[in-house]
Amino acid sequence: MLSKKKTLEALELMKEMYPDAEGELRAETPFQYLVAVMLSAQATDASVNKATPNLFEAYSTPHALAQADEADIRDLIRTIGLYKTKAKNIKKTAQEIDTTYQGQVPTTIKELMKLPGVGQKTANVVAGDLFNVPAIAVDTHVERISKRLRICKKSATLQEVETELMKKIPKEEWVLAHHTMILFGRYHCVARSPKCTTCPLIELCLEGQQRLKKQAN
DNA sequence: AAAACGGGGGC
DNA sequence: GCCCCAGTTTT
Repeated sequence: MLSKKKTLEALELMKEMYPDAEGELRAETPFQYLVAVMLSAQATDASVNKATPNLFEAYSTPHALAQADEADIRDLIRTIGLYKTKAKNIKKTAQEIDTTYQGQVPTTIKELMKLPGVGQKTANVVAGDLFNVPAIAVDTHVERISKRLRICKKSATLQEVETELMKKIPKEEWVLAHHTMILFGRYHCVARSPKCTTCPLIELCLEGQQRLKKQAN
């Protein structure tokens, strides 16, 4: 597996490629950011950004969304995958935040995960981005990159990937590392045809070297 | 551990 | 057309 030192080297190279890594979801309030992240499950950020302005224009606060008709919410997010489940979940979550949390998005991963439709990944991203809670959300990009670089073993479970990353990256850098890896995975180390020939990390990447060797044959 | 949910986008 | 996408929930 890739050593701690080389993991940090790899991360530095990624940061040089994406120096201003941030989430790409648009939102004006913590609540809207939570909803945007919930909607982004198995959907592209672009498709979410297309729907959320209309949604938030109609229902901008937890209280407003909590009162909304579920069918109306559905219509506003119909262009996003899994829209039926998501409509139900964001309404329920809005109700819970409106009543149980006085309209404020809860600030801990544990509380966030109690909300319907919020799992570990959404909770980690939201807590990290909104409340500076040290967290690494292991989404599909982070998992793929961690395995290609052998930061963890290829057979690692999501939990094992997270543990390995937390072990090798200083806590203060978890949130930024997450965003940096997302962008690197989204635009360069893509799932199907990773751009290994132009990759600054090739010297550190076992799988990339194997891919190039295979290509040469 | 695997299936179900699910429309949109890249190739 | 097929595969993947800032996953969660149920089986």
